[in-house]
Amino acid sequence: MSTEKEVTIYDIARKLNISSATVSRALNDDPVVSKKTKQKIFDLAEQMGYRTNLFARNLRNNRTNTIGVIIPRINSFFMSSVISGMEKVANQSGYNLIISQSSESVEKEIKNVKTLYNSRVDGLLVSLAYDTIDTSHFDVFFKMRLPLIFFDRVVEHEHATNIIIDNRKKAYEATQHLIDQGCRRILHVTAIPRQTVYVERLAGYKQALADHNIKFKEDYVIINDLSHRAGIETAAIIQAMNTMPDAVFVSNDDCAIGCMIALKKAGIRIPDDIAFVGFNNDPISTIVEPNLTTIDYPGYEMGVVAANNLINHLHLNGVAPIHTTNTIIIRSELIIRASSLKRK
Amino acid sequence: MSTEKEVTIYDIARKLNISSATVSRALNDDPVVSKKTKQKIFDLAEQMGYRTNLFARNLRNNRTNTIGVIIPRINSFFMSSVISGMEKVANQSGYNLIISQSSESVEKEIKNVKTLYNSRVDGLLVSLAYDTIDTSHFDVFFKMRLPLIFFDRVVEHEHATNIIIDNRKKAYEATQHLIDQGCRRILHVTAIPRQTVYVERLAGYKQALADHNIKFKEDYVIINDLSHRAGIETAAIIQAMNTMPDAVFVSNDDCAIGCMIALKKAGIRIPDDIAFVGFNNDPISTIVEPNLTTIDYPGYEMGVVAANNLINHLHLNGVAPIHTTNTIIIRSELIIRASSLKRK
DNA sequence: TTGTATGCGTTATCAT
DNA sequence: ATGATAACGCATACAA
Repeated sequence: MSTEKEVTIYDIARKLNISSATVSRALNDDPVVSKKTKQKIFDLAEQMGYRTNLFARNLRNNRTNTIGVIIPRINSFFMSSVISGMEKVANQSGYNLIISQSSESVEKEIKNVKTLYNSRVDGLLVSLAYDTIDTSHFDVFFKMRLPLIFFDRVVEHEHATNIIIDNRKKAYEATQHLIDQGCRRILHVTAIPRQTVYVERLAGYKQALADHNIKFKEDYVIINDLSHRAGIETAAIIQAMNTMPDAVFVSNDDCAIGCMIALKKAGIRIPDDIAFVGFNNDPISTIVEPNLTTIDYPGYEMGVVAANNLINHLHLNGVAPIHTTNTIIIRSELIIRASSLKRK
Repeated sequence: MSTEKEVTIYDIARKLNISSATVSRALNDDPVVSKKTKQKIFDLAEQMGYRTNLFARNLRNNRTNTIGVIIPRINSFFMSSVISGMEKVANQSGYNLIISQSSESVEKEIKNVKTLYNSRVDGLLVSLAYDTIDTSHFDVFFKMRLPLIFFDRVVEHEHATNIIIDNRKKAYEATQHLIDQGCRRILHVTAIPRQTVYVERLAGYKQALADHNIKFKEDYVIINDLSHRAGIETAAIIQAMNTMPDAVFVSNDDCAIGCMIALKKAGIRIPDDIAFVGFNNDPISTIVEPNLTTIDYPGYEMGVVAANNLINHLHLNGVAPIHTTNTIIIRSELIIRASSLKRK
């Protein structure tokens, strides 16, 4: 096994006594090159271990075939499923993914945008950080007419496409389901309603209450960071209440389960005393006892759709921006399990 | 917000009436350039919205500042933690990560290697697919003296570094712990012992039995793909046995929990009838009831160590191969929880 | 301390 | 169908 020297189209051209231009054309499968020479070129390239120099090509073409991804954090079941879906699509279409985590901080997100911009990615797939409100750091992309797609944590922007689920409707369904089970004192645990997702879920929750003549109570909305730990803390809050709620609708499974387990330890029966509905359909929702009713949030599919959309756009039109604010809604389902089924 | 035109060092040079060489030097912080001109250049670059063209730079330098990652699949807690750790380190050092999934298939893995090779990554971080035995597809990297680090699913190779935990020792500890609890009929559920990880765990299990004068029984080793579903199937196998085992040591938490839940449904008490130990310390291990005793496998740390190691190597020496087969062992712990604690 | 000139490997334009 | 050549933007050897 000896160390090889990098082979260029010139080396191939020289050996075959043809011009580098012909070699280049052949390697790009240009129909103008004769079958015979093409074959010769392919064979020799293979034999010499040629590989295209993407820098040179990109330098010429001004494209990278690389997609930038910015997400809050990769280590949740939902996010890793999203990435998995994106990776599959990108891979199939000859694109690479550069993934960067904002760690839920705008500052980091701004840095990520700069880095990806300097890497000259062809487009961006973004789920916003927890505390991102102003999105002007993405303007460099719009200026250069580079396509940008937001998914999950999105923001309305005239030049970006949003990929989401119908958070309001699903939150409505979740709440209505609890009402159908006879619950009247329904708590909603969610993140600061700054990101649209949480605003929408809160709205759906309120609407369901209103439609069933249940008065909305401000202190029935608990705001935290939706972590497992926050769930445990929420359990303490619940136990300290004068009248305990008879149901809790949490904006993610992790937090819901932290809360459930803590309440169970305190001897509170679920769903009999308090019913639970979560959000995301994380695998843990089928492990906890009782199994958690939740909204299935198909991450893999969302990743596939987001990547497909961006790549289609890149193929159709390498320079035009995404003009109309396009919103794609992914189907999602309320999955009813034991945690919310009151015995009648 | 108007569309901008790409700025080059020539544009800056022209405006300042200096040469492009000086601009290039200044932007690379070459100490030979005077402070004054440097400042002027920085200011103008900033103002004009200059960004280095990485293709041009890479074309000259023949380096990408990109690290390739090949993993079986991203959507497990362990793997996404690994990626998270790698991403953090890479990001800090100005490297990008290109992540590709082999989906547990050698064919896909071979394709991934080719793609990453063509992308001219500076090095590779790899966890092998389930069915990879022959690793000659990595030879292209060794030939080009590109550093390669295996982690988790590794193989001995004279030019690669391996990053692992002491699987044999940890399996030994897990088994011994079960023996200490009074268990004698201990099942081991694992994957085909083709990858070193599984070979080592099996060896540790056997050694622990031998050291405590428990006869090893071939049919106490159950081979499957370690999925949740496989765990459920294993439960059926266990129930069909003449004498049921009094403990099960499973090579991953997912499978262990699938099995536990199925057995519980059948009325078998855990740990009283059968004790359980898993592997990985996936968050679900603290959700299932009883909580699962398991080996903590610190994915985030493993990702950090792997990426750090590769980047250090790249910085120290961009062309030399990793000569000595270096093995780095990450600390890991047996975490004892209720699933394995027999009441005395 | 700065400038000149060249090459990195590819592709596109214009000829032939 | 093929060839000659310029250009992409940068970094460096050499000169001044």
